[in-house]
Amino acid sequence: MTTKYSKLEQTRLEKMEQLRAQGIDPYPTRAQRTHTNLEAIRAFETAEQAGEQAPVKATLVGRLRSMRPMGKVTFAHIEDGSGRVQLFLRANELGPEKMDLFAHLFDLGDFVQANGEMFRTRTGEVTLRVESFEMLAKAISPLPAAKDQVVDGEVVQHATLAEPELRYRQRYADLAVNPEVRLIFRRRAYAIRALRDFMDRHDFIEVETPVLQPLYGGAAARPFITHHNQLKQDLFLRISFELYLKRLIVGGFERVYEIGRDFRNEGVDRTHNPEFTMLEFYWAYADYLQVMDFTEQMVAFVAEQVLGSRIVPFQGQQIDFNPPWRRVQLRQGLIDTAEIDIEDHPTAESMVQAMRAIGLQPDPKAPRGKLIEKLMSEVLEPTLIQPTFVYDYPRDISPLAKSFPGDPRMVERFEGYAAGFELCNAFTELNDPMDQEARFIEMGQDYAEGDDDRHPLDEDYLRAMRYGMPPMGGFGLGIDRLAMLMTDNANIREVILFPHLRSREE
RNA sequence: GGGCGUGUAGCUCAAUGGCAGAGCAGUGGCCUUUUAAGCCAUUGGUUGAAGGUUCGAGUCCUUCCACGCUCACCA
Repeated sequence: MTTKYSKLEQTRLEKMEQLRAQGIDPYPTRAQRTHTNLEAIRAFETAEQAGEQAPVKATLVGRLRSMRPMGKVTFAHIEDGSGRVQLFLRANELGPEKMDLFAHLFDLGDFVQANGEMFRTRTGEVTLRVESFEMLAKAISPLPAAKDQVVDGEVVQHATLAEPELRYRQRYADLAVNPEVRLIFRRRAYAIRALRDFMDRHDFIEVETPVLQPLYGGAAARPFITHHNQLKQDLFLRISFELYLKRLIVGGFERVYEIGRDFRNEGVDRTHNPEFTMLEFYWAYADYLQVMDFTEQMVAFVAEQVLGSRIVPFQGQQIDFNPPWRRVQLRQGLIDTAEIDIEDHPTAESMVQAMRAIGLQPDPKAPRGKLIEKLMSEVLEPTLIQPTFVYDYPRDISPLAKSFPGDPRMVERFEGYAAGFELCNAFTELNDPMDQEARFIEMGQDYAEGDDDRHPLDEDYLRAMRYGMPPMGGFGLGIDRLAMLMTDNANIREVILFPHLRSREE
């Protein structure tokens, strides 16, 4: 493919040739730097406050983000990872040739290096008085931002890259011109670090289990299928970590967790990306109530680490993650919001009628558990703005969760909600191999031929369980959704660096 | 998959079916403390793609592509 250059790009290519003609390498191999931009400004301010006479000398680097040539004087801003600093170039120091070079062959977006002394301009901005400068990397394509300025240390953009498609497809450009996007991903990183911290402090060991699996399981989702050529074997990308992590508890680890990627071959919308990041943990000798307490502490800790507060602003609301969270039994929650008592509707037929009576359009062929789930997501879920645990679920939608002592129709399970969407899912884990085998078989019947959510029976998992699996609590949390909460974004794509988009012919 | 909407210069956006424009960016020039610098001049378009209606289409119609919102789907 031959690259088609725009007029603007052709101009820059010509400038690059002129640089070469002057013996200037537009892409030198090495850079020098004595301070980050922020460090240089701090160093100057410290010296200034101490009344030191010796000048603060600095060699700084960064991308050219603004230029104001004024004849014999030029002001510019460069930006590095720490922020921006203003450059001041004057013919007195540099001579007319260098001034000309900078004004005509350097462009916005170029990476440059500049050396000089720090000083304060008449308007009070700490600035580098440039004694020499170098090209570090010529930018051929102009960044998609027309102009911006710094006011009181804040970058004000007068025309910014806004088109979502371009922002996601060219995330590098989005990050380069939109500092608030960089902040989103810093916060995401802090959140993940806080989660690791929290797990490590509670003596959990971080492990890694297979992404490529001969069988998939642990969640109800369609998998991606791939193939190993040399082994002539079809493999699945994992849809959860659950079955492998619980094998590790059989092996004698008491507390394990994994942070990694799951892949689900399903619809894409503002809370679903085909690949997404999960935290799962398994905790021997604990139950779902202990996990509930632990979850509140964990999320509160993350909010505090990321935002310095347990009260999180989200889409105009204040979400208060201070423990304890509200706790609502699923049955009671549905009585309160839908005025349907699921105990009154022991069959799928009865559930369908009850749901129709309140104006829903349930799938008449769905099993009872799926209907209850549908009812919940339609009626209860949208009301769960403040953090809430919904607990005690019907057994038939929770094939890996342990039944209630004395009530085999219900299981010890909870889901955590906030801002109207599901954040996490946990249960007391089923550890009875005979019951588990029965559930797998049951599930195979419920999800009859043609149902994409039907799952293969994992014999090896049952074998592991037959060696003896201690009682335990298990937990899964969608880290992308947590990142949405921590960054006040209603769309999952805003918190994934390279979200999946349909491919496009260029 | 359905519905609604969007797609025009590098970016942000205008344009009743009647000459495709503005601001910024770019280019040339003036300007020795500016910060959306200012002033003068100036370049820049396959209007997402392909068809159609019309004397004439950015605008109306059809199909397609991509994106957004929404519904459906989504233990």
